[in-house]
Amino acid sequence: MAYFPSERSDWRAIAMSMAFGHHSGWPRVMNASDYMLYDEASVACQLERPVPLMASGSSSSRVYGSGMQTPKEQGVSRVAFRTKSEIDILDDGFKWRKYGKKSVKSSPNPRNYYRCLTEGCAVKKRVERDGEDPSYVITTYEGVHNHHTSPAALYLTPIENAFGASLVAGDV
DNA sequence: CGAATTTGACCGGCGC
DNA sequence: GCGCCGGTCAAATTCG
Repeated sequence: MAYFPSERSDWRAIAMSMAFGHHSGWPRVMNASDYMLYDEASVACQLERPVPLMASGSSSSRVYGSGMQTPKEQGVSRVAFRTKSEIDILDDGFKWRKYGKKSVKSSPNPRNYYRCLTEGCAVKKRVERDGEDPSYVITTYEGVHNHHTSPAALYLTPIENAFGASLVAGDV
């Protein structure tokens, strides 16, 4: 499995699959490695249970958990991953509104809460910096967007659309 | 001047 | 039943 050095696109590839669940794809640069990451992250979503690290060691970003944990969370997929990044607000193509900030016991750093701005879309995400390694940002997506479109989805290339379609069809 | 963020209050679940 | 803990609300404030 190949991984690529661009932490930025790494983030985006995963964020997109997390955010969309089965829909669409990232509109800008996607190289071969992006596809791999996208694919694995999508699989992680579909498994709906904790998954092993998508990469050992060499990736700057890794999925370290996903799932429907408790009965009351059934139907809500949740995925967390870490990305090495100096900036906290990574642009994954959606519009988010911040609605809360909280310090949590497990980390010295505050956790930020965001909700998707698209009407009727209940997707939420949390962003916090890794307490053990502040050069990493931990993002958790909860839920799947009920809309295919992000502002950026207009710029999908045909091959990316095709890839998105296969995800919709569920045969990743 | 409308929209987004900030920030403490509020609240519900869970463990003791 | 109480208090801690994490998540959300909403008024005030800042931003564009």
